[in-house]
Order: sequence, then C-alpha cells, then structure tokens
Amino acid sequence: MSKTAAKDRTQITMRDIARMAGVSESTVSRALAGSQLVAEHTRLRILELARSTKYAVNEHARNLALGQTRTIEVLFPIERGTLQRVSDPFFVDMVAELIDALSTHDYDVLLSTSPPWSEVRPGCAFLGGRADGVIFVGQGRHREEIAEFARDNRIVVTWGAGGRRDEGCVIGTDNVRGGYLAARHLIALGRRQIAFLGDCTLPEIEERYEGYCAALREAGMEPGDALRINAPFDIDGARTVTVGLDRFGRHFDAIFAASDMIAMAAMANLQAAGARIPDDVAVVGFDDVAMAAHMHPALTTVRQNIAEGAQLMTAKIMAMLQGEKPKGEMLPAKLIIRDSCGAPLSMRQESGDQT
Amino acid sequence: MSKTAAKDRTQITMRDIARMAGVSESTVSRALAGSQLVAEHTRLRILELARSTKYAVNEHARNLALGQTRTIEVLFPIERGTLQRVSDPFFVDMVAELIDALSTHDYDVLLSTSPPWSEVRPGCAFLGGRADGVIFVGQGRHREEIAEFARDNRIVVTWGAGGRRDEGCVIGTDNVRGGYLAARHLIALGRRQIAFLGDCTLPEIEERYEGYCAALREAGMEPGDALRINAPFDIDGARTVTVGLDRFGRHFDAIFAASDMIAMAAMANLQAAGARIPDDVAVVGFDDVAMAAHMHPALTTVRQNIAEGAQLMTAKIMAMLQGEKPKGEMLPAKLIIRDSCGAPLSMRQESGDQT
DNA sequence: CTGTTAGCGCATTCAC
DNA sequence: GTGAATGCGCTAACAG
Repeated sequence: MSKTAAKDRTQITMRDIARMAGVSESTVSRALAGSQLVAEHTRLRILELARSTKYAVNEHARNLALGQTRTIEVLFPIERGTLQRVSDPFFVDMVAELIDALSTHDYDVLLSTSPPWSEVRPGCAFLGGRADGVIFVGQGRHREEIAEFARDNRIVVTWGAGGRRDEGCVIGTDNVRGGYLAARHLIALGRRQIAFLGDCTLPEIEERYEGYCAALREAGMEPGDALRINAPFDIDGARTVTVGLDRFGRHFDAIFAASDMIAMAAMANLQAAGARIPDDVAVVGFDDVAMAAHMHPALTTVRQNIAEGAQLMTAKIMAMLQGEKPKGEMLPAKLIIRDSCGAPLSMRQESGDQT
Repeated sequence: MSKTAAKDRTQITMRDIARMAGVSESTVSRALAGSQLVAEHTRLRILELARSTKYAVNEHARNLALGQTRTIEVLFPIERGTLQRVSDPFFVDMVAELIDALSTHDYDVLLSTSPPWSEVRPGCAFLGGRADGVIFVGQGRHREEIAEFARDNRIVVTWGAGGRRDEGCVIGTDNVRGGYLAARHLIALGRRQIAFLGDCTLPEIEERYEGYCAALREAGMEPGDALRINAPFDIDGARTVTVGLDRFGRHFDAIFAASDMIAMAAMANLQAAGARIPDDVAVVGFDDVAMAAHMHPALTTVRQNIAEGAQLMTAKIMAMLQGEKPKGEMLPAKLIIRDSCGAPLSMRQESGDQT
C-alpha cells in the first residue's frame, strides 16, 4: 500500500494522448516540441488535447532520452545538524536572483544543503545526473573540498573568495577591496580604534579582514587581535557581538562589521549600552541588504551587487555547458555612505548612493 | 558543438562497472541497493569499484524505472519580472528548515518561483513528473489559483492563511490569534491609537489585521482606515512606511507591524524622526526573526515557529505520499515580550521568552 | 508530413 | 546468488 501509492498516480502519458489524437507518439512529441515537421491542424489538435487533459511530459523520461537535465544544483553552506542558521537576507536575494537568472535559460534549481563529499549513502550523494552543474553559494568552511570538487567536475561555479590557487571558477565581490574601502573611509573620518567584527575562518570574511588590515597599515597603524572580534554568522552571532563589546568596553571608536546583519546587531547593542552612533562609535557594514538603508542611523556599508553576481555565475555555468572553460571573476565592491559612519554630506555625493 | 557538449559527458554507467566487476547489471543494481540477494564479497567488490570510479546512479533512469522522484517542489511567492524582492530572513529560515526536514526523508528540493499556472510553454510548466509533490511557501496574491491547484493535484501543501474553504492542506501560524495577541497586549499597556502596518491584500496579513481588529473591538474601539498603513513586503516597503508615518504624524501611540522587517524599518524611521520607542510609540512585530532580539530596543513580536512549521508540512506531504488525506493545521502564535512595547518586567515572566 | 524502430540507464520480474 | 529479459516515458534517427 505504502509502496504503491506513489506509483499508482496513473500519470497520463504521451501514448495516451497519441491514441486520443489518433496519431503516433512521435507526432505528439514533435507537436509538443514545436517542431515544424508537423501539420498545423494536427499540432493544434494535440496541443488542445494536452491542455484539456492537463498532460505534462515526464521530465525524467525526457531528460533520460536527451541526456541532459536542464537543472542546476545550488548548494547552501549551511551546516546540517548544527543549529547554525544563516538567516541572512543576503541568501534569499542571492537564491532568488539565481533562480531568476537560471530560469531565463530554462534551467531549474535543485536546492541542497548537503555537499557531495558528505557521502552518507554509497552512491546516492550528488550529481547523479540530476543536475548539469553545481553552484556553491559561499564556501563556508569547505574551501578545500569545493576546490577539489571543482577540479574533478567540469561544471562547477562557486561564489566566494577569489581563487588565488586552482579553485575552478570562483565569482565573488572584491572582498579585499571592500574591506579596504570600509576601513580607509573610517580612518579618513578620523577614527583610530577600528574594531573588526567577523569570523575570519570563513574565506570571504578573511579577505575583508585583509583589506581592513591593508588600510590600517597604509595609515601607519598595526591591526591587532585586540580589535578583532569573532562574530559568527549563525544565530548566536549577535550575542557574541555583545560579549565582544562588553569585553572591550569603549576601547574603539569605530566598527567595521563583516556583514550588515552583524552590523545591525552591533548597532543595537551599542545603542542599548548608551553609545551614540556615529558620534561615539562609527559603524560600517558589508552587503547592503535592503534593510541597511532603513536602519537608524542608516547604515554605511559596502555593497555587493547580488543580481549581477547571480547573472555572472549563471553566464559562467552556461559557458561551461557549452564546453568552454571560463575563468573566475571579481565584482567591484562599492562603498555606500550613509549615516552610521558620521561622514559629512560632502563625501556622499562622490559615493553616488542611489538610495 | 553546443548541442553535443551536454551529452558528451560520457557518464560512467552501471553497465561499465558491471563489466569491470565481471557481473551483470542486475547484480550491480542489487549491490548498490543494498539487497540481501547478493554475496557479501561481490557486493563489497562492486561498492569499492563504484567508489573508485566515482560512479553515481543516474537518478533520471532510476526514477523513471521506479516511478517516483524523491523530490518535492518548493514554490516561492516571488513575482518574477517585477522588482519585488522579499529579502526576508523568514524565507531563508523556512527554506532551510524545509530542506532539512525533507532531506531527512531522503527527498530533494526543487526550488522555483514560477507557479504552474503561468504556462509560458505548452506542456513544460510544472509537475512534469519531476517532483512527487509541491509546497507553496506562502500564498502571495494567488490564493485562489493555489487552492484550485491543490484541488486538482493530490500532493500539495501550502503555507499560509488557514483554509476556511476547500483549499487543500494549508499549514500556517494562527495569524488571527497572533494579531489579536499583539493588539491586545498594546491595549493592555494603555495604548489607544494603534496603527497597523501591512499589506492586507496578502492572506496572511489580512488575518493578522483581522485579529488586530478583534482585539480593538473587544476593547470598545473601532478600527479605522486612518490607522491602517499599507506597507508591502517588497523592497519599497520600508519607504512606504516612512510615507505612512509622515502622513499620520504622531496620531498614533503604537504600531503593530505585520512582519519584523517592517517593524524594524518603522522603528528606524520613527527614531530618525525623533520619536522615542517605546515611550512615544510602542512597537510589536510578527515573525520573531533572529535579528528581532538584537534590535534596539529589542523587538516585541509574535513568534512563528518556523522549524515546527517546516516539519509539519513535511509530515503532511509524506502522509499524502502514503495515500492519506491529511487536513490543514494551525500552529499556535506566541507573543514574545521584549522592550519595544514598553511592557513592565512583570509581564515578561508570563510570556516565557527564552531569549 | 507521419509512423516505425531503437535506445537513454536502471529496477525488477522471472528463470537458472 | 546471479543473469536474461522486459519496461519506465520519451526523443531521435530512419524510412516511408
């Protein structure tokens, strides 16, 4: 009973409508595919029949015959089992844009959280021919595994920290530059004790930290661990920020947060502690999520162009499907100056914020 | 060239490893399926061979033969083409939990944003046998279409506003109750001019508004349009809030926002305008996203248990797959009292907030 | 223009 | 225990 249930759903097949139309399956197939090799009236008759019977071609059979899937697997960097939830608007946007971009090319999106190297079962892991390619949305703590996977499989694109080594096609924002811009901006505003909030064990974050360090050194300051607060993305991230802030008290006059969500949490914590933003502490975030412009004060941040990123990744993977071997690319980071950093109005015009 | 590229990827098949192992395909199939009808040593040999050659069964062929897909389609309520982006952490969480719950049952998730009724192409729309069932994450502006679709197709579960009529299996938070709790709470705190922020053309929001109205009437007040501010979820939502607030000035002393994101935006706008929260304006949100507890002031909100919702939807759809016909269910809404409403400490103990 | 044939990769009766 | 045969639903040559 339980076994048959799924199989029972006597799906109407191509043969059925072929019989109903009094033609062969081939003709139906052609008609549905919009082939020119079929008379207009029979085509219309078949189409009408298909609509009225709510027939839809079985994609499995189709893909099996065609040897393709028209599906891209999108892998999330969420640690399963752990309570780590990302819950960052950045990901919704990215996935939504990815779906948009891919469906423009008539590709479906198979979403997953368990990477191919976590082989729970023998041969049932990943690209079982269900997807033509894979997109990793972020590297998480698996940069090496992803790189290796990309070397083994042709059709792989990953979003994350730029490939210095042979990591396949990696697309991402210029995190180093972004971090640099953020820190330089704060320094230009006269801040000297700039705390960094973020988990540097994540490749993207590490790059942002790197840029931050570069800006500091350029200004003759030496970045120190005392101003580096480990703030993970997970659900406890904000709490960690609190702890961090408590720990360092007012030993800093600015914060560069590795993500907007972290920045928002930090701002709330600071304000709760009575600090004025940006007067006492200037804050700069990273991502420019939709909420950023609507915080109080409005968040100065480094914008990642998600739509462009999604489209670029899609283009890359389409190219790979065509047999090409595209290289990774870096999207420019852009500083969006708002209120949380305390910049004078004169500086904003240059940044060209269109909020 | 471009046509062949995809097909060229000479996937190693079952026949290949059958030959290599010197057995028949049947035996390989059985070995990989963990059947008892195969000698231990040959099984191990085959498994080893499969691993070393990185072989993975072709899911299309498998599904075609089995008549099932082990895939659930998850539909997003995002309007394609429009610039409407949800970008709400609520969705990441929901999708992540859904993936978790479904993969526990060995089901994959096919993500999509184009509903089955938007038949762009003839017969290539939706359940082309690629998925065993569908989950709608929210009804958006398509409650009727979804209801109809659920009537036609057996395996459909939707998250949203409870089914008063024959809408199939609808799971959702008790929005009416949630709205009622929020408004009642504000009234109990002495607020009298309670604005409602949200787009009532969305079923879930409409229900929250309904509960809000019930609480007002219970207290002898008549809800009026003057206090109802249309604040859509999309990217311009926060801006609309601003407009709304400007329009009404200080004619309200409290706000019930239909989502936490709206609440946060409203809070920021209020604070920017010099209003003190909760002194001048008390705020209550809806969802309890991770950020809510880390706002300043911490947001009082109505919690939706997303994990439970995802698990429940998964359970329902699994039941449907077994041939059962489960009914929709409503998850309890829970008021989480924090700081933005100005409630005295004594009220919090009762609410049992575990932040 | 249309029907016939063959095969995509795998699971599953059956025989052996 | 294992192999041979059959079919899942569809597409793509191949003949008419």
